[in-house]
Amino acid sequence: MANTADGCIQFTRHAGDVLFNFNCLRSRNIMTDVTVTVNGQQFQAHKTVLIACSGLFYTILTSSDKNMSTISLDPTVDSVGFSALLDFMYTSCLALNDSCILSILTTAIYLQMDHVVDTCQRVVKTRGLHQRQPVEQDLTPIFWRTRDPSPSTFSGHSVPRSHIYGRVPIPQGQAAPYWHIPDRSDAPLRIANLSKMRRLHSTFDSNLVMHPLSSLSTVDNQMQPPWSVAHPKQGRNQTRADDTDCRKLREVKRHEEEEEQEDLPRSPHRSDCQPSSPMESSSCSKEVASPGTSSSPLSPHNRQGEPKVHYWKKHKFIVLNASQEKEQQSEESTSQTSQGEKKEQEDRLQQVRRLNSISRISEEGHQGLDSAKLQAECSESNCIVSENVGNFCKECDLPITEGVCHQHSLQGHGDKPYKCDNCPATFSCKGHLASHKSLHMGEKPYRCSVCGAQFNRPANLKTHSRIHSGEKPYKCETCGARFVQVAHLRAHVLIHTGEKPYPCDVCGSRFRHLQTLKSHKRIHTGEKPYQCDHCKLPFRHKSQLRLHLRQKHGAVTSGRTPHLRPGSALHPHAVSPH
DNA sequence: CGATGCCGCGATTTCTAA
DNA sequence: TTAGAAATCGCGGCATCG
Repeated sequence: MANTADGCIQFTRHAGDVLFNFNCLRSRNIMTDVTVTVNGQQFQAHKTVLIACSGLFYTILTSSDKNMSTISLDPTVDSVGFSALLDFMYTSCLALNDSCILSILTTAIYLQMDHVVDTCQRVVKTRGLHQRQPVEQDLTPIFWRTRDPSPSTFSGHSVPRSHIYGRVPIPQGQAAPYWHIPDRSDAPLRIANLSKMRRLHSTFDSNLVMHPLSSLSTVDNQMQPPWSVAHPKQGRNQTRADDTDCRKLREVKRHEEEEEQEDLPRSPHRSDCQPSSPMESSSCSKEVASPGTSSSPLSPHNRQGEPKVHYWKKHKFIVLNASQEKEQQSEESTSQTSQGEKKEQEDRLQQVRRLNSISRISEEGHQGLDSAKLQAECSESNCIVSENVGNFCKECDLPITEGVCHQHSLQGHGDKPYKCDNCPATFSCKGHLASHKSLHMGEKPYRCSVCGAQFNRPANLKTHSRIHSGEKPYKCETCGARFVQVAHLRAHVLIHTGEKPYPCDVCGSRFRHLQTLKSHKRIHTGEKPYQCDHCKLPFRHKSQLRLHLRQKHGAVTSGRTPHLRPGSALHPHAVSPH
């Protein structure tokens, strides 16, 4: 989840899940409410999905009979292209191989899926396909409808309504087509105009009148939408609306010219119901990779320049599972990125794969390995394994949980011949025993030359020294946060993955940190182990006690270096992230 | 000796009930 | 609106293992 600037909670996986479920419903033909006939082939679909993805379907389905259950597209539309685009609508994935890309492109133009058109056009241009295979169809997305006398029996209802949509002639009485494209040689222009028109459309209030043959022509006579949205006050406010439209159009056009001159990224405006294209998705990834950019959601300053960082860690942009990794790879295949961007993506993928591996290991450790595998692994380390689940260890009385390796290196189990004289601990090698002995002796021979802190292990001193040197070798590729220890990075990554590996066995609540789970469990046990020495008030959490001591008794904080979270105004990230 | 897992601290944020 | 409770998460350190 992520908190947006307006306080809404955004469930980052929700959109994908919904789409996935829609596709499942489609594949099982559940709740599909329209049959699209393309070149004799029939496709079952959901009207809502079609409307959300295609300008043509939007127009057809919002301006026609609600009970319409069959749509027949122009016979020249390629069913292969349509099939690919229909799959895209339900999966966000579009396979653009050379053999079908032009078919997809022409069909996308026909269906008014301009974001797909943009992407296809870029790919076509890159691959030089336009030189070998010129677009052969007249792509004019004009349609008109006729009554199909054949009754529909969809869903058991006799719905005698079906329409055929084609490109044919101008509606009766219409002097010129709503959308006129002179000839096929200007297909790129058509595509560009389609995008412009889309953006123009999305710029306007949804109930504004779009007059393709009047006011629009004052700005650009090719920016003419193939539909008209009725305004409830059309009659009375026509002139005023036209003036407003013209002004807005001029502003939009000027803005576009400025964009073109400055070679800035295009306005993000899209049709109000169309999804982002894969190209857009990748651009999102680019933002992730560059959290310092002003446009990045991870930037400590939002677009309004608010000084307060809005809990940036909750913005999640990577999902560490195979399917999304595959999807990202798919996006890579369709996106034309610079070498630097590709390198960043590869690095990101590499980290995703590495962390996936870590996640799997962690998951197996907590949720249960294959029993035989666990048995084999644990037989070497003399662990008690899953066949004892539900029992308690005879040595330590601790419960044995499924899949959890119950080790007793310090309890004297197993084949560990080196035993500490002062405690029950045993070790598999002499060196470990020596190390162990130096710790119970309290020896800390390794001293920090900066602060004087002493350690029993050189490795621990080395880790400690990073505090002074500022070295943070472990970087989160998602948000750029850096950490001194890799374990900290692993814990941090859970924020982005959404994983909460520690479930409460009482209420089922899940937590990202074991310590949080432990604290939480005190709610169920009623335990309040922390007591104020002054007023004897009990507290469940130590933080509560500390806060209480500070607020009520004027206690000062410990000498420990305060940890300032990135959301804090005092945190350096609040000024300059990472 | 490096890698790793675990523990606990503590500042901060978020939630929730009064 | 406010105060208390609960949760979050960066961080430092310890200990085990190969």
